[in-house]
Amino acid sequence: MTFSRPVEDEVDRLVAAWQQERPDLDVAPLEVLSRVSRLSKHLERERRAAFADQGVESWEFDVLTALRRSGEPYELSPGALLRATLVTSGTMTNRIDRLAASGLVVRRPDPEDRRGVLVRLTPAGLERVDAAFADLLRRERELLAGLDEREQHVLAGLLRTLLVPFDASGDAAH
Amino acid sequence: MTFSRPVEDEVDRLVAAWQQERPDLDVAPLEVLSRVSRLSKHLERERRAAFADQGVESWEFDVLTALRRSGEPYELSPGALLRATLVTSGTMTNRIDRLAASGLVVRRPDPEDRRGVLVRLTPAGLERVDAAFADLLRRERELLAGLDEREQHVLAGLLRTLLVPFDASGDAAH
DNA sequence: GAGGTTTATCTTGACATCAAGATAAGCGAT
DNA sequence: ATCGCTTATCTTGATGTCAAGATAAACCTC
Repeated sequence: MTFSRPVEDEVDRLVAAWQQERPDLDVAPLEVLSRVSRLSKHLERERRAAFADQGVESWEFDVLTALRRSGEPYELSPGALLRATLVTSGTMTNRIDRLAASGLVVRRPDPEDRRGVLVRLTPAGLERVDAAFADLLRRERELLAGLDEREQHVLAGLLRTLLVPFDASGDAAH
Repeated sequence: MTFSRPVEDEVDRLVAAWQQERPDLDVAPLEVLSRVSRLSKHLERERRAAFADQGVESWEFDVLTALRRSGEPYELSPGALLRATLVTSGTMTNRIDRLAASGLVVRRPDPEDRRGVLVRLTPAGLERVDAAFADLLRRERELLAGLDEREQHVLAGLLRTLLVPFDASGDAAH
């Protein structure tokens, strides 16, 4: 049996409220999915604030890291970038425009496909992203301090199970 | 011990790429937090599409459910609503304006505090939210089908641990 | 090799969100 | 009672995002 839980979060209160109001419904799915959504909102806010201190925008970072981890020559197509960042094509065009304007990436025609374009990190972009990424890892590690290594591994595994159906089927927005 | 993992998600590939490019960094935090962010984006997209079929907007739903689960008389202040939905005050003002325009809520001055306002669900709003909520639960249950009850419980508990620091301190945006 | 389909990117217009500040009322200590 | 601080909501202006469609090239089948 379970003893009294010492700490509650907002979702515990939310679920209790629903049980009061709609005892006919099983709101168990909220225990997981509301927490995912709410945690993500908090993370996004943290990220935004932390990057702002450093003169990087959150959306810039998403694009630059995708290029960075692709390895030399740090070059991807817009299509690959939008799949990596889960945004729509119009958003990606806009992001690339602004990154190019600030000199962090350059665009060039794909020599192998005249429909296509390749986006490449500049040296300035490489420097910017490496600094920001190290900083992000530091801050994220703190957010996870409440879980030991084994717990983090379990958590990652359970989340993967939920994520696989999305990542497997190519249902990304175009 | 763990045997070979049969399926990978995008985050597995992302982590492998980082290990290749930056073997000096420990990117373990991404295993959890990137999955949270990505899963949330997928969920948001699902929600948006599913609600669109039904003539409800995702942001409307957030506000209406907060009112619904507060119980009779389905009335909260804008401040309580923005804490429940994790949006800023400007956003909430805008949302209430639009919900009031479509007759799903009404605004009235708080009789106990002349700075304040109370937002109440109308009968039309109540009907709308009850239908949409039942539908949401159906769809969310499917997304969780890959986990058994015990796994869902473990997952919820681990997420709660990460969420508590955010929900405890009143660091919500104003 | 022509026609139709698919893929890749960009354009457009509407819109929701945020940060910062304005307004106004309550509260608390002297 | 008044001054300053806090709380509650709304306003403003900038901006990032999305959905839908336009454009253009590649591919594939007959």
